Amino acid sequence: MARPAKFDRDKVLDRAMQAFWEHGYCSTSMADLVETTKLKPGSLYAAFESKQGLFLATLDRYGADSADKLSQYLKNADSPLSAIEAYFDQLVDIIESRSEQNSCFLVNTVLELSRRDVQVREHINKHFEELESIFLTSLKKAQKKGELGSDVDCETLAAFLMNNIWGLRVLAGTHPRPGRARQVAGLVKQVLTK
Amino acid sequence: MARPAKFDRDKVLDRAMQAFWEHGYCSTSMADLVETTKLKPGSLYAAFESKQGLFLATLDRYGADSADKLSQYLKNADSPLSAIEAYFDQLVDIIESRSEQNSCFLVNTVLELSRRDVQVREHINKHFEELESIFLTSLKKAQKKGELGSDVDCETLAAFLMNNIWGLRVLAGTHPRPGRARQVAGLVKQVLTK
DNA sequence: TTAGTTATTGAATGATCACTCAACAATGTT
DNA sequence: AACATTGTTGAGTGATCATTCAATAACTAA
Repeated sequence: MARPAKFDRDKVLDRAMQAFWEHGYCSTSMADLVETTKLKPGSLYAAFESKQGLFLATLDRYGADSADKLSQYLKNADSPLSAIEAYFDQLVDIIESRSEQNSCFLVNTVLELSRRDVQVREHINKHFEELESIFLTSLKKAQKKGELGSDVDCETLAAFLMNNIWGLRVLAGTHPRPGRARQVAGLVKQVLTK
Repeated sequence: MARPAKFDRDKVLDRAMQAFWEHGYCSTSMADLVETTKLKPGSLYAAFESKQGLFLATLDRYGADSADKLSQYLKNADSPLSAIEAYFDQLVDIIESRSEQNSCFLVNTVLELSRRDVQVREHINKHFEELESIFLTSLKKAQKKGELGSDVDCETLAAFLMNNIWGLRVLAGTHPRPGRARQVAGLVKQVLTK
């Protein structure tokens, strides 16, 4: 055997994720990452291969976390539809709170890198598909319970929900006037339940 | 008087815009810009002050172009509502064509820089507000003509349209399966005309 | 022609970039 | 205690970054 690693991999990933999330891939330097993770360059490279490798690892961590949170929101809800509404409500709360961290790491990354980097795109798309399939499951459940008409196309509706979440994440980046995110989400919920 | 500038400012702006649009702000180096604009560093700095100054100039050019195009689409339409539908149709065509340039320079920039840079944010928001107000004018016209119920809140509807355009631009970055953009836009149009 | 003004040129600047590596430290095995 | 293996350290690498500037060129006004 050999010397065991001293650092906590999850804690390092969290700190690196925070940095990438806040500043983006290009604007986060290895020097920044060395500072926030408290690991020296050598250890960072030994553990994650490259800046890109570390980045992909943080992307996957964020994606898994997001899917977990969404699942928690939607599973075992008596009314699948109002659970989805509740999810949008808390998303709106985050955006309206104007906190520093109201963006989505995945959406940010799509537009910074996915358009040009195949590897990043594959990781991102996997996570988006997972989130969408969680919505889809709830929508189908809602349809079975009669909350949704049998004429409704759940796949299209799930894609529509994702589209508006993405839109709201872009909106957050514009620092919109108070109430606007709620206004938009209200109309989305109306489409869902009308 | 003195020596007149030899280069065509608009052509230089167009080429720089192309570079920033395709690669983003951070990933476009001054060396790249020197190559694409055919201007030497000194001339570039004399004309635009800094990389950031050149960037803001290209942003404004793109924003003005976008507003012009949208205006052309919507003005003098017999049916304001179907003109908006037609605008979404051509947006879908661009995205489904999978061309290299199916992203929106403004949306890309919101997520790369607007969250952190006040100056960029102000420029972007100005252009978004202009686009939204063009939609709003058409929606109000539609309401006057009876295409839209008098109970509809045009402001909310305009914000909703912007939200879904942003969503579609994010979608484009994921390289979605054929037909998906049209599917989402179809539901948006349904909301508009239901 | 000459003087005054501004545009163009491109090599050079110091800073920062992602990344490497040789020396050393800490562990389990024998 | 000696060895093999792997983690840690941090100064150092060449490349590239945005930016500058002194020299030169091209124009107008007088």
